Amino acid sequence: MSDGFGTLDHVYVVVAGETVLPVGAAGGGPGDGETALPVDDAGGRETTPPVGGAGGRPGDREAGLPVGGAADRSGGLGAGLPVGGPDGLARAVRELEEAEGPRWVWADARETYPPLLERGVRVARCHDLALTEGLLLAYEGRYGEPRSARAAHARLHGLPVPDEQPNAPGTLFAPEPLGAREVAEVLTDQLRRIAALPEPGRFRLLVAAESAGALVAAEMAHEGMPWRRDVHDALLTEMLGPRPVHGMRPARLQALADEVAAAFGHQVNPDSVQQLVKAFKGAGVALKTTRQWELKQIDHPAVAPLLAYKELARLFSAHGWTWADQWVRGGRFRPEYVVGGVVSGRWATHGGGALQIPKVMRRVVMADDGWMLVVADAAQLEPRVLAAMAGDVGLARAAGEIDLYSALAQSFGGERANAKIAMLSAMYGGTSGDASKLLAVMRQRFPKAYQFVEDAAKAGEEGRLVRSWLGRTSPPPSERWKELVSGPEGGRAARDRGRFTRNFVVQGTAAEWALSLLAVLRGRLPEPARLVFFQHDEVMVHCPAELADEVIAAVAGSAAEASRLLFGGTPVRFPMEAVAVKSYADAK
DNA sequence: AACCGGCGCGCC
DNA sequence: AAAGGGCGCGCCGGTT
Repeated sequence: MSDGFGTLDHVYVVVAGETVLPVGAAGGGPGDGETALPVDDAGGRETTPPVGGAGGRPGDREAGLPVGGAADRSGGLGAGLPVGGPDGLARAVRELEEAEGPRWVWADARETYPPLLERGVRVARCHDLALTEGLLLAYEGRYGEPRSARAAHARLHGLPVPDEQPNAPGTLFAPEPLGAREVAEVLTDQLRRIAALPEPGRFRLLVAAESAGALVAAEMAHEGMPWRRDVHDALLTEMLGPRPVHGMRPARLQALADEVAAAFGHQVNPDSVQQLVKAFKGAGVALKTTRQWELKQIDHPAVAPLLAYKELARLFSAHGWTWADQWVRGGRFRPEYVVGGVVSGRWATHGGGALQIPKVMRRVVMADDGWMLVVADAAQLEPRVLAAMAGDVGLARAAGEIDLYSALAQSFGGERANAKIAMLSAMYGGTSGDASKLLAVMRQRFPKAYQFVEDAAKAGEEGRLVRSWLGRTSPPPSERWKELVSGPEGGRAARDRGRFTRNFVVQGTAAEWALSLLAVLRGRLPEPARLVFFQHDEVMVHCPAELADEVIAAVAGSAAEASRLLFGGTPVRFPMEAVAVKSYADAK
């Protein structure tokens, strides 16, 4: 109950956005009907017991979803509860939520939840059929097949599978919403497929966390991140000059463009790579690209104004006045989050560029009067995740410290920087500079961690799938890759994919930890605190000032709980220090 | 006019 | 010295 994922008592299916259907008591308290999850019984995937072993039954405390309860009863569906439109639905959901706290089952939270939020209704947990179907399809090596509940239902019955886009061009009619029986059938099928997995407990945790993510994403889009347009405008004006009329460059940008032109002695569009390369060539400077680091090596009077131009031009085009007109309303920035939008399980955004807000803009994010922003990010999350997954005792010991890299330094000639390069190279597949030398040290000192990512890389190079700790599965290699890998450039293609799969297992598990943290934290926040931002390993909560301490404590507790949910009794620590600030810029 | 790949750079 | 994972997005410039 208190673990944030909750115990399932009842399942309610929301059908067609306006019917609530009790599917019946699913039964089962925590662990009920759940056998112990054999962590080292990998059943087709290579895993290692969590470091420390004791209590290490990932997912076993999650008690998130029924194994067969709802499924068994779905054949005996009662009549739906017609609730009469969105207002009636909101009323019904609110009442049932308060009375019973069920897990809501719906085809797609993106469609069902926002209308509820608009009517002030929030729910504690759900099972999102589309997200779950996506996870299952990927696990089954069927990545990319349509994952909507309707598509899942069609596959179940051998019917033509509809396109992913319900209103794709050429589609004359939106499909009929799924009925209660259909939704229940898809749920039953998914629960059956999950139960048949080698690690059902882990996957249930993944499904519960992913579904909770869908709730958080909708809530954050509804709430919005505080964004002071007056501060934003002042910042832009300070850096660029006053807002220009449409289609014009701001004064400061134009002045820099003129400086670049003067340095070359003729007009050059500083936004055009081709023109720049040509202009530098005319000045006797050979360039392959116009990237910052390459420009910085060059001694030419155009370089300084060009670099300044590039920095400001990006600010102007990506987060300038036009951007604010589009994305900021009522003092809130409302991006569209895409849960699981990255194959590794990280979130993406669609529009708004919420995950690329320049650091210089953070001062624009300010708490309302009397409120604070609690900002927290997980320190060195990926190496810690690797230590826990691999069960590498030495690395886990270092990961018991607040600064993991400092703790590793003695293994790398006392150099913290070298420890960091070694870890990053292991996780990203780096080869340049000192990487190979440092990796050799890593192989010797932390053999299990080293072997863990090497195995993942090897799987990728051979075209096999890899999975995160909870079972999120990499996409299979493309047909194009298979052709390429047997050709003359095959080695390159294989290594490229090896780097991808090497990173996938770490990034994917880090995303699972962060998602679990988010889900737990969401359930522990005191009213009226609200999650307003989430960026891979960082969260932001907007709350009344007097609740800040409570929120900070909730963050720390949630981080510990997320670690326990994923890795049981691992000695690896996952520090997540939260600070309360008025402005995002004041965090760290 | 619309589309698209390449580039460059913002974030983690 | 300038590489090694994941993204989104705006701009350029060539193609349809």
